[in-house]
Amino acid sequence: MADKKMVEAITSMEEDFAQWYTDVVKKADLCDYTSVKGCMVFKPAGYAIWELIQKQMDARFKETGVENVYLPMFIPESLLEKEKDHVEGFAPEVAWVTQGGLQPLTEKMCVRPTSETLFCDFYKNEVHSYRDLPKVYNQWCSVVRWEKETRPFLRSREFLWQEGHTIHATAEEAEARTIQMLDVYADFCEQVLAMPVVKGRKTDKEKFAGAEATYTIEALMHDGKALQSGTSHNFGDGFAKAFDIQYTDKDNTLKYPHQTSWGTTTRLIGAIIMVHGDNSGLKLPPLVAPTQVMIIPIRQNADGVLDKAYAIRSELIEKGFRVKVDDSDKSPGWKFAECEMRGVPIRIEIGPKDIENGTAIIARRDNGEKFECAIKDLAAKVEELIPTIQKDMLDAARARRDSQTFEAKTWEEFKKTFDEKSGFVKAMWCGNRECEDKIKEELAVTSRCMPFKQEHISDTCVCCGKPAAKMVYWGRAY
RNA sequence: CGGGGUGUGGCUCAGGUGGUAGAGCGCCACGUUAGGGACGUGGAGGCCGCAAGUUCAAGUCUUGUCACUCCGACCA
Repeated sequence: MADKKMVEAITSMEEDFAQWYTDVVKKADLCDYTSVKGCMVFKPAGYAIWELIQKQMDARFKETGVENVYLPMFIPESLLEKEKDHVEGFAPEVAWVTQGGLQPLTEKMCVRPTSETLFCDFYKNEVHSYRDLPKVYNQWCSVVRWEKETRPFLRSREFLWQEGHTIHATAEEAEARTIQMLDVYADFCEQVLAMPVVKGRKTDKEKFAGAEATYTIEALMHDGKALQSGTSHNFGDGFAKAFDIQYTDKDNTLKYPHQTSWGTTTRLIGAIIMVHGDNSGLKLPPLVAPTQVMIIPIRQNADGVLDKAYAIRSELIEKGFRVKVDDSDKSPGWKFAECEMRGVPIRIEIGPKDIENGTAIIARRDNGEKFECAIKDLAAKVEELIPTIQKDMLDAARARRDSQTFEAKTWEEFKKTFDEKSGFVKAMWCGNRECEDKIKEELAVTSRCMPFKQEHISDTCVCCGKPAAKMVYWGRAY
């Protein structure tokens, strides 16, 4: 009976992964649709996850010397058009403002799809001497891209993100910063989101509009599809030249500075859902769980039960955990299910019998384990469990990712793997765009990245058979 | 932007051949319950996505439009 109701609530991921995702988003109460297509309400449960991501990522940024700024949301058309590749990449998906109040504007402005051009316009006035460099800025904001197809967290027309924009005296320094921020992202994903990622470089076909090099972290979702989870770009001096940004160096000559940008978005929430979730709902890594421990009183009207629950809550909050007591008048079974759908890492059940025995029940969301614990030891147990769960979730996600990562030496093997399986396929590539195009056309597969950790799978390109240049992670992507 | 599907109380849906709207769940009140989505009684809630058209009459037929959703293309 209970099982039947659960099945009705959340479609199983084996049956229909897309529907499962939508069901989890709804049942975990993360967001809601609005009257504007592709724009969503972040409900408290969803926004709180974003706040935890922001807080912890921002702290990591600042350890590397990043300073936060805020630039306008409007970009005049003339500014957007200054860098040719950039405008070509973004023009098809920008939203335009053509009227101010009752008057038409003399120049239309787009709502930022990304802020490279605004930062360039700003740096032009800010940077004159080698003494002004580097600038290592970041902003937390939202951007707008008029997507045709939208999905909660994965692709919306307005989304929240952070965009770092830095400017340096030398190419070496810019490249070092580009890689440094990619490392920050990868480390954040693994340590905070318990999500393993592959670090690597994008092929020219997949790189950012206007970039010299794009680096990416690629994660694998439960259904074997890849999700680009963060990118870091090295622009070289291309933007500086387009925007005429120059500085006087120590040797008293004018030089073009080198720039980078790097971003992660609320898509990370989608990644958390699809990396960790199961058929009971969301599974949150403790470090980004708005509620880490939910205490569920059993027979809460019985003498002393609620008081005990509140006392445990106080003790755990004192220790620094995010804790709630579900003292609503729902039945315990309902509260258990609700707790699971919302992904709360630890559940504590306490009722009259427990209180009599001086114990409580602890249930782990990540692996379903349920065991008894003395009430006096609860705080210590939770303190031990939070990092354990965090680590176990990363291990489990890594094991699953590895089990969905394959190798292919020949075209037949490559095609067969994608026909029969879903995941990353490591295969060699000659470096030619034609092979990349052919692979995409015939298998609907794209190059995810050329990983930093190169392996030698074979001597020849998996597509054309010519000598191989790089090992590439291939996959179907979100 | 191309192809498919769906729009009827908050949610899931029922409403042959046109005749003025229903159920379950949820919600509210009261009571009984309580260790894996409890139960009883009573109650509130709908210009049937929107706009034209056909008709004495449209949830139902026609056209358009918008939204959601799935599959592609594009993208974080």
